[in-house]
Amino acid sequence: MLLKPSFEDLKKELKNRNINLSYQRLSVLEYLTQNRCHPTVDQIFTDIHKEIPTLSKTTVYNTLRVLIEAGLVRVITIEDNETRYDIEVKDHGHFKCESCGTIYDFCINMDMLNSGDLNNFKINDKNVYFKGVCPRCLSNKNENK
Amino acid sequence: MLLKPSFEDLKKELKNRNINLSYQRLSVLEYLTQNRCHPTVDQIFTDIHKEIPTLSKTTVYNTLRVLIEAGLVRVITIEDNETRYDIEVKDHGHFKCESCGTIYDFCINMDMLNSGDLNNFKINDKNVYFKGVCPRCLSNKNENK
DNA sequence: ATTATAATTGTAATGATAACAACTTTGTTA
DNA sequence: TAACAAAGTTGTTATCATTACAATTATAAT
Repeated sequence: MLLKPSFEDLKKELKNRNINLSYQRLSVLEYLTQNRCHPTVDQIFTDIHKEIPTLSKTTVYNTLRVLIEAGLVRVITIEDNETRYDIEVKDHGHFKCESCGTIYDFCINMDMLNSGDLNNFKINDKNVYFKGVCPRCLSNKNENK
Repeated sequence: MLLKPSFEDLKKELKNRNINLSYQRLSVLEYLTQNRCHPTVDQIFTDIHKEIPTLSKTTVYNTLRVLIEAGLVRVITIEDNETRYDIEVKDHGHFKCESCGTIYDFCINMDMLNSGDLNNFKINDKNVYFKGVCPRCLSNKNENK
């Protein structure tokens, strides 16, 4: 998988896997490549719905499931009540600002995490989630003092 | 916070913070110290309910919120549809077996994760979640071949 | 072109969590 | 110890995200 796969890369990838490139699926896929802000289902649905008024939320859920199974999309569950989705990219961590809610990506070497405890485990997926306050919110707080 | 806080440690900690030690709260707290298997609300409620038939699920939710705010309990959201709770212990990662569902703790040095990308961020909380197959399930699979 | 398969849609069901008001317990003051 | 206030508990109801399902529509294959 490429570091920042383009829409065209992803279309090819789906074709290779014999996944139908329906209008709705392409639309969700394109949305995710252009909005790498870890959107929720609701954000995805609401935005695309403006372009495709007939779009159903169920289709968004179905499409995301297909894309996840194909390994093109990754689920982010930092908070239990807000599932987010991301075009799959190389290993990186997620930082959620508890003040403004923004989710930031950050570089991380996942290999550093290999613990002896997991010697005999088959690891399929690694997630690193941090929480705290982002620089912008930190400086806003200082201004308000 | 201690590595493996005992029930008594935790009681003291609550007293220090002026949190009422009601029968129900102590019961939830004791349950968590004795069941360090990352239980869900439902597991906690069902088990304690056997001892305290009048216990309400709302109380379990309320109690968990209080304990989380006090920093004694940590939320684990590996999967978006199953929130789990854990007595707060020193930095460690969580591995969920996709085959049997068991969640394993593993040692990890969270400091290793410090990325230059987060230099100006205030980090309050670090979570590491892995998924895969545990040794037991791996060997079962081989036997069935 | 026809048929079979797959995808989409809208509605209804499910299930976890939160809101709420009534009731009970606890702690405090006299 | 009695009376009061504050806090905690309870059960019900509401909410919201997600899934199940059946009908319809689109796509692919022969």
